[in-house]
Amino acid sequence: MTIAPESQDVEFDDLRGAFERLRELGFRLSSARRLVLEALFATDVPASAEELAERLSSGGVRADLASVYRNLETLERAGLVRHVHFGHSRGLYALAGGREREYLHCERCGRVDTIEPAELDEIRLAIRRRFSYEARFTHFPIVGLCADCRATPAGP
Amino acid sequence: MTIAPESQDVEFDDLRGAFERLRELGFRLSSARRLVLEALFATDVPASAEELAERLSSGGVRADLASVYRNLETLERAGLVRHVHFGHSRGLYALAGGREREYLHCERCGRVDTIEPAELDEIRLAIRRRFSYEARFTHFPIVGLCADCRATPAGP
DNA sequence: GACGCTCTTGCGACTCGTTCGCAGTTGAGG
DNA sequence: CCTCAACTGCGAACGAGTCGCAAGAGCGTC
Repeated sequence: MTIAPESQDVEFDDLRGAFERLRELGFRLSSARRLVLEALFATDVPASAEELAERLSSGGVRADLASVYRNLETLERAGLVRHVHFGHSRGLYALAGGREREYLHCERCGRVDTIEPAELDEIRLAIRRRFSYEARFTHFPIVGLCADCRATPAGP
Repeated sequence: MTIAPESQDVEFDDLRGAFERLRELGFRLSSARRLVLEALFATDVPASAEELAERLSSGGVRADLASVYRNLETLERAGLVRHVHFGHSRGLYALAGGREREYLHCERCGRVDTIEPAELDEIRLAIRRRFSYEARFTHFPIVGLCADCRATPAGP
């Protein structure tokens, strides 16, 4: 994975701002595109391309999966959207910019904790000090065992 | 992703130990299996299933890709092997146990730094304190920008 | 409000990494 | 050295994601 050309951190706080950003970059605001963005603004839970396609169809808009993928790619390049991977699951899409979140994922029970980036600043600082890396847990979560699972001895 | 039944951290420090562990669990030591393990012991760089299959073939052992995958799965279940993902690349396999490493990955330039688990203890502790998670950067690396890339303004 | 350039879409075919089913082979305990 | 479950090669299948193409639709212009 490499960061796409335009995706230097953009700030935007609402749908309107996102639309504007698209315009600035010369992308059109097709109805599919608009609805994908609306769907993402409507929730804090990352969604798969397939789920998004279904939401569009059930909203009355024809939405081919390939087009949804193309739109998500465009939105990522515009810095409005990004995607995460949990375990071996397919990519899940969420908002970027001011609405960006980071994640903790328990590899035993599957639990996902969604975190405000600021809450990770202390850890980010420790990583920067030690390894000179500026870490982001947006594409891959922090993976480990949650408190409950650590308390439990072993088990399948 | 969930941890497979048998994979509670096993310790083993050499090939012989790994073979023994397989035996204990009732797995056979086929020549393909032996060679996959030998190949992994011979390097510190994670390898793809395809690379491993090639190494076997060029070592004179017929090695079907499907079988290599099956063997890698077995070895993972035995706690001898694990796999990592960098960006969107296919899975790369490496030794677990005493030979386990963790990773930092620069999302801009692609650089990978391999880390002794002990070097991450401070960060692990910070994460445990704050979120009660025991983190491991073995399946997903810590992703971010390396020092060089942070110094460089932007650009593809 | 029609025009047209270009971006976007639907569709179907395709790729890639990985998994499965099956019939034949092989390792290792007895 | 026999037996039988564990293992193998092969080919077909899988799911996520991508691509090429011809048709459709934003949006700036007239």
